[in-house]
Amino acid sequence: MTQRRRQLPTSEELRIWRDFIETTESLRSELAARLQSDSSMSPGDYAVLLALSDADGRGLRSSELAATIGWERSRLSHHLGRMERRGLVRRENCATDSRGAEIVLTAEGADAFRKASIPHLRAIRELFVDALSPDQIAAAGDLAATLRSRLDKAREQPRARPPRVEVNEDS
Amino acid sequence: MTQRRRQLPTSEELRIWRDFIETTESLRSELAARLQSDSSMSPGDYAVLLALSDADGRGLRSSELAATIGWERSRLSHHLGRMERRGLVRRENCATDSRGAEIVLTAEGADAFRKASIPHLRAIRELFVDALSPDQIAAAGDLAATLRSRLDKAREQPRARPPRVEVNEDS
DNA sequence: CGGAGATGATTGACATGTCAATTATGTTGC
DNA sequence: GCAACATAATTGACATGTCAATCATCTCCG
Repeated sequence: MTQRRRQLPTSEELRIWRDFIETTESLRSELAARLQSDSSMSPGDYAVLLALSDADGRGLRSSELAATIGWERSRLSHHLGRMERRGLVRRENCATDSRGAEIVLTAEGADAFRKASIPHLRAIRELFVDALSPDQIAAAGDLAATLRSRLDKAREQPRARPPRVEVNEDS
Repeated sequence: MTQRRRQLPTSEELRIWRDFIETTESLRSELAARLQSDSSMSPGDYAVLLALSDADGRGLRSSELAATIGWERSRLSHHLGRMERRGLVRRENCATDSRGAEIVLTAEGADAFRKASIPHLRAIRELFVDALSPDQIAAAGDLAATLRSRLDKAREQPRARPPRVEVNEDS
């Protein structure tokens, strides 16, 4: 009988997958908890403040900012609303396109980022850099690149038929 | 002058860190989107259904379930509320401890899990297992184990002084 | 027994994320 | 000019996550 190519992971592969994805999730959540308790900000806040700090003075259009940190615009919009309420950023009207918004760091936002940055980088060092050997760091970079390239490929070629899960309005 | 041990990542280490964490995040979110579009469920739903399916018939105490999938109980409680509304699980009173809840799979929940499982495993194969060489898979397992062990160590020894970020009620 | 504290689970308040719809303004071609 | 379409950004509705507080029951020990 014709043997189809195996389509499902072996149990060993699955075990590694679960370890991998759960561990990276724990890592993220530990970093987030530390950022919150050390600096009263979320990883999202940090990402926004970092991008704006790098833009140095000039501020960024909302879409540029979204592209820089890889967020959907609606997510960014909601997040900026919260950050603005806390006084970390300001939205100004864009001179060259009146639809646009120019996002700028407030003095308070710049200060909060400066204070958050060192402890955050130290935590990354403790939980990632120092935990791994140089070879392991290299392996992490290699994995990231490989997985990223597969993800990009998968997104270029959207998958065929969304296997129909029957919404069944009443049929 | 005394030279302290370097405490911050180098820029190369930081680049790898960002690639790594952003890629794992993309991977998670792509899997979540596929699970949603293929099977109308979230990764959380899947985790709960998987644990209950493995428990096979008997159902699980809410805390056992929480421990199995590594969630806080409050998170699980909220999630079970949503799943119960959708008819995927049922909460029954526990015979031996009237404080407790016994979580059981409904027929609908078991069915939904069966239908979701194959496409989900296929996606894991496509985006993770097939993307990587055997060596890379092994490296992923190794990384996960190493990082996990560091995380566990860090949580055993809670960090000293939460570096005080001045809440300043009015002082 | 019976009350103090531990344990199981839920709840409420709120931050964060996604999706689809909306608003406002720009751009293009007739 | 202006209708049709594209683009920038926001909004609303709702799912998900965290934290602290609460409620009910159990356990233990005087």
